[in-house]
Amino acid sequence: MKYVSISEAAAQLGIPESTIRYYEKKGLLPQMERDEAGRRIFSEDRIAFLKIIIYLKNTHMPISSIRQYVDWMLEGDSTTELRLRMFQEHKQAVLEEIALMTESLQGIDKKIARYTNYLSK
Amino acid sequence: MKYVSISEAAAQLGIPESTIRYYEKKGLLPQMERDEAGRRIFSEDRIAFLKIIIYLKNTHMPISSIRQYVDWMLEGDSTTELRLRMFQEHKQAVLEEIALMTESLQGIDKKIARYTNYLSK
DNA sequence: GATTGACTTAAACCATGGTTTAAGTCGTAT
DNA sequence: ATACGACTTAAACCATGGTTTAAGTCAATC
Repeated sequence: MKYVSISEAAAQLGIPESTIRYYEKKGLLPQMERDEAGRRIFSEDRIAFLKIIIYLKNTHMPISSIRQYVDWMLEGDSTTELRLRMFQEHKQAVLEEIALMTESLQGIDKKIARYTNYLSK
Repeated sequence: MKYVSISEAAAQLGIPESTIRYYEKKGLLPQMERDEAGRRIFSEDRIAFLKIIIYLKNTHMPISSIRQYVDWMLEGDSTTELRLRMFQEHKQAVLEEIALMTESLQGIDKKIARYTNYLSK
């Protein structure tokens, strides 16, 4: 297995190292592996998992909910249904948020049209 | 002109009164009119303006930027171009945010598919 | 004339999501 | 052997966007 350092992981993911440490402290990265010197080492699986966390973060899932998801993962297959339901509900919430943003953007577009019209006179 | 109280305005807009007061304190509602007893009174124009603020908020414009917009409004027509540019740039940012959310949702959808598949076996 | 409900204020408080700091350890290159 | 860069920690700090509290005023109702 190939492992990378926290600086390498942070660079690959495009986030600061401090954020990765913060996520670990919050319980989003359980059972982190360390080298002999106590440094965090990241397997490809870990990186892939961090990407999922970043997807959830990008779609505004609160850390506390991501934590719930991680805790369910640790419990094993018995929680698969709970995790599925969580993701389905989250997806629904995201679609609604996008819809709200899109609607609000239409109100803003009217303003843009008004200003554009004013300036073209 | 018809005026409504803060409680009525809050009800119409679907936000708490405390938020309206907070916005005023932050400079988003300049020159608020008051009745003889010192209570805020909201004209229809004010309500319409608050709706714009809510659109901007829904699309994650920071309060400091909304404040900039309000300050430009107070300066009059000489700032129309600045306001237009601000809104155009904001629109671009919102479209990018929606795109990021949509992409991230695809990563989440893969998880949903995996879980669904697992559970159907 | 006392109570009620709606309003006022300034200031304290809160949650969220990190970021920064200070003090120290380790492995490698000079 | 020492200096360097990368790493470690816990704790303090920060910004954002409100919400809540405490103390008080006012107009209309009982």
